[in-house]
Amino acid sequence: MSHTPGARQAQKEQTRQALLDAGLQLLDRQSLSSLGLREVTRAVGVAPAAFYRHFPDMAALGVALVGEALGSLHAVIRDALAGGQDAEDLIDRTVAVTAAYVDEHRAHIRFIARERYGGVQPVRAAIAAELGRFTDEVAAGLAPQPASAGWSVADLRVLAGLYVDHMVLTAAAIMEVPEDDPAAREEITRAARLRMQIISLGRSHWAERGA
Amino acid sequence: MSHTPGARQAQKEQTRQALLDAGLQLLDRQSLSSLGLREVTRAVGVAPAAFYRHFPDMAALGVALVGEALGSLHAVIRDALAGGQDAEDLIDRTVAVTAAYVDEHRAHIRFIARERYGGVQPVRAAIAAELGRFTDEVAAGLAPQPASAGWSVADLRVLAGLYVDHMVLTAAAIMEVPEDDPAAREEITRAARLRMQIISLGRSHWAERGA
DNA sequence: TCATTCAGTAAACAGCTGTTCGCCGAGTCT
DNA sequence: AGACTCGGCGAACAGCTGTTTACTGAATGA
Repeated sequence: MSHTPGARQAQKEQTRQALLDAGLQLLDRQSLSSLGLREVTRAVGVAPAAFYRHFPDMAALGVALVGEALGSLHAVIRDALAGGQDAEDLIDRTVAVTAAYVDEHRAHIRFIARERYGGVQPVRAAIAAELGRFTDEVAAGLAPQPASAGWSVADLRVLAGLYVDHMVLTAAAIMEVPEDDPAAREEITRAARLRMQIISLGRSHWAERGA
Repeated sequence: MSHTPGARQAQKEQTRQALLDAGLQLLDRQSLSSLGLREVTRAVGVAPAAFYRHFPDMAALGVALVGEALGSLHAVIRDALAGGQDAEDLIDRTVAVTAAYVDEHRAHIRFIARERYGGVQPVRAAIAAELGRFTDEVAAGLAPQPASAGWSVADLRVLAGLYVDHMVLTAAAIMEVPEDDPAAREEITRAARLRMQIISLGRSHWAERGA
């Protein structure tokens, strides 16, 4: 096999991952455009020049982090959409899943929220592309539902985008709440559920909208 | 008068404004956390040390920019809310006003979108505070409308937050579209109007929501 | 008119940055 | 066993960074 790991590639992959981990950790308190190459290699305990064996740029490391952060999310979305038919339950579950995801991937979520409109163009583009893919997925999941009768394909994609943006906003809001303040956190999730209810209500009355 | 400008204070204010302008321009392609003090003073044509006569920090300059960017928005919001009663017209007008505002204050809007979840804590806090104030204003504007019957004060604030977040999202989306692509821009504003319609529809059917 | 205030200066500080270079030595392939 | 690949190293490069210092000179106020 040509792509059997081998001790060689395994070591390389390990260093690469260490660079990603250190970068993500350092991005807790700053944006990607101010993250230094030496800063990252120093945190890993490796020579500055070693960085170039893995990434040509800081931007490239950022793009790799986007993949890490949003790659594992597709399964989550599928689960959220597939579940029971009751709209109220579905909303509760979606918000709960989002909250749990933030807890497990706090640093990644912060990175996405921070760099979505951040100063590094390739990273912004990578995030936009990934979120666009999510929107397509959500739209595809919405289409077969009975509540989608009377919706054009284009309009359904707009609705899906509304859901996706709302999910990102909710994740960012949960992330910003201090961990030791469960009351504030409950307030955030309550608002998130309410927002989803408003949107879903608008969706279900779409057919009867007037002038 | 002790606070009459005087040639002295006028000159100082002028330099301060030049620092803000240069900073904002440089932030077109990077985030605040990577903006250098010398970079800004160089662009203005002033000695590095002069910076400290106006701001203790880059963070302080950032906070001042938040005020600049969002201070002039209150009047716009008031206008948008006050207008005609017809829901459809109100939506069209709101989106149009938002688009126009982006054109006039492109750099400021980019700054807000970029730093809302950016790496500089005091700036994030300033933006959150200002947006919170907007939310209160919108909630207060919504309350007296007939469509707000059956809404609790707390829920109205959540709805207002939804509108505000949606406005910021729309502004950011318009800002990202290239200026020489009116078709893409029309697509964005169409989606923005559609989103507002969904939300408004949900709002007006709030009373009859079920389990 | 004379003393005071203070925005802006020039220079120096130590310390950091990204990038290139040739070299080493362990893992790999034949 | 021998040739080769290639991830990581250490050193050097020019150039940049924020911050402090003592200063100048014009606007100010008595």
